[in-house]
Amino acid sequence: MSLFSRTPAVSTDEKAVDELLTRGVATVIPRELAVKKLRSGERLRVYWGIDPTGAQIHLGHTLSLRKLKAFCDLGHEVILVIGSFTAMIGDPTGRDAARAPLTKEQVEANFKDYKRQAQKILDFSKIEVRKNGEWLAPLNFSDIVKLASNFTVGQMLKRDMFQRRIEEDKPISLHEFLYPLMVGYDSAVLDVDCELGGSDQEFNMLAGRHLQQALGKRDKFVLTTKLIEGIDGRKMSKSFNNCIYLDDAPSDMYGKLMAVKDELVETYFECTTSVPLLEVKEILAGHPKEAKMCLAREIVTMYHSKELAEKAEQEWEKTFSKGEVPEEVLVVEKKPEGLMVSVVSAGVVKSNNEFRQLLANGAISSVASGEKITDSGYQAQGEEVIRIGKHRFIKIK
RNA sequence: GCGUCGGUGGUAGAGUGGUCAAUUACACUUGGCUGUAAACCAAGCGGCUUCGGCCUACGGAGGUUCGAAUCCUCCCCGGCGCACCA
Repeated sequence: MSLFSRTPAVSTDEKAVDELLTRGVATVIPRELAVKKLRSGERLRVYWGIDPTGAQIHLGHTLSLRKLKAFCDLGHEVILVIGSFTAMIGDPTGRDAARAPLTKEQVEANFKDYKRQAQKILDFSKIEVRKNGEWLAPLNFSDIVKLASNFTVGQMLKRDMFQRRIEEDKPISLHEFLYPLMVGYDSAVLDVDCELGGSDQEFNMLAGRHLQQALGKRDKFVLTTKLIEGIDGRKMSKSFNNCIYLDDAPSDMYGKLMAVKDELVETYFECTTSVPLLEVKEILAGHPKEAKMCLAREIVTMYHSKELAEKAEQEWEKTFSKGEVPEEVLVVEKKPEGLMVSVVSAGVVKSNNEFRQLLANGAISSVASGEKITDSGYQAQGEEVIRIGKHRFIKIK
């Protein structure tokens, strides 16, 4: 690296490039183009788009984020595009429910929150942030017609998601065809060398590649990251409650990671950590529980700290392995009507009925005496720690 | 526009006048087992309850009936077919 050089040096290290194009990667289209560009020493423009929907970042999202960081680290130019305009349509990713349009303020607030979370991975001072409303909003109808003329209905319908919806007799709104068009236009305007996304975005990104070629721009390559499963092995989804969020408290994060299915531990190591793959092999050769603890420690350290990871591990062993009371316990105000009212009004248990069922199941007990509580009118004795189920502890005060 | 089929609990999807707070599966909660789990077995899974029941729910609004998720009318939403297409 020259001291006088203004542009940062770009690394073309073979190993680094190889890892960039393989680890946690689903596909690279076309691969030869990617290798050629990355080995050329030129500083590439890399595009990454997000929807400012205010979602919490989970481990599945970190694949692209970490990949983006890797491009950054090699010295490439990374552009993050906020789909401020696209948010009005919503990506037709399966659900039939149309997404409610977001206001400018919501987009801003959501991005701020996104940035707060993503900062744990990406250094925002090193990347460029743009909003696609910049170039999409000024388009008029005839511009859009011209753009649309680059695609055929057949091409659009090829998208597997549309195929599925047709087979299931589910509606497809016309505007959903416009989404790949808009996303594609983003990359054409920015004239990028590479676009990154989850493999669910492959269609949209290829539409961008097609459009870029049609408009006489650069020949870009598309890199899709793997889709990792949730901790239970099913598709990561909020409704399955099987996601690990960057915002999760260390103890939650650790606990969730320990609940990851054994078969997924290797994938998690590969896709969500930087532990060298050779080392991963060694770790996996040991006891599955130890391997998982290692994974949990690694990830909690990444998003919190080494100290907090160790603490979370100790807490976890205490409450789960040994069944002891954790250090920090939720405090619930004592009500004269009894334990049931205290617990339900604090939202710990949803309803009186649910509380009664828990009683009937023998899930509620007093920690001090170890006795099960069976009376629905039970009142705590002074300041008492109560256990609900396996790992919910509350202190009645 | 016409015709036709459909809209049921967190989801899928039964039920087509009383035996329906609604079969079943998945999800979820809890108990058992275990390496935390998973798998497996068992119980629960609208709200309130003095545990007898009571109340609110099957797209929405009315109606028929002693009685409606179920029948009728209108409305809203969707699928499919047909028609229209300067």
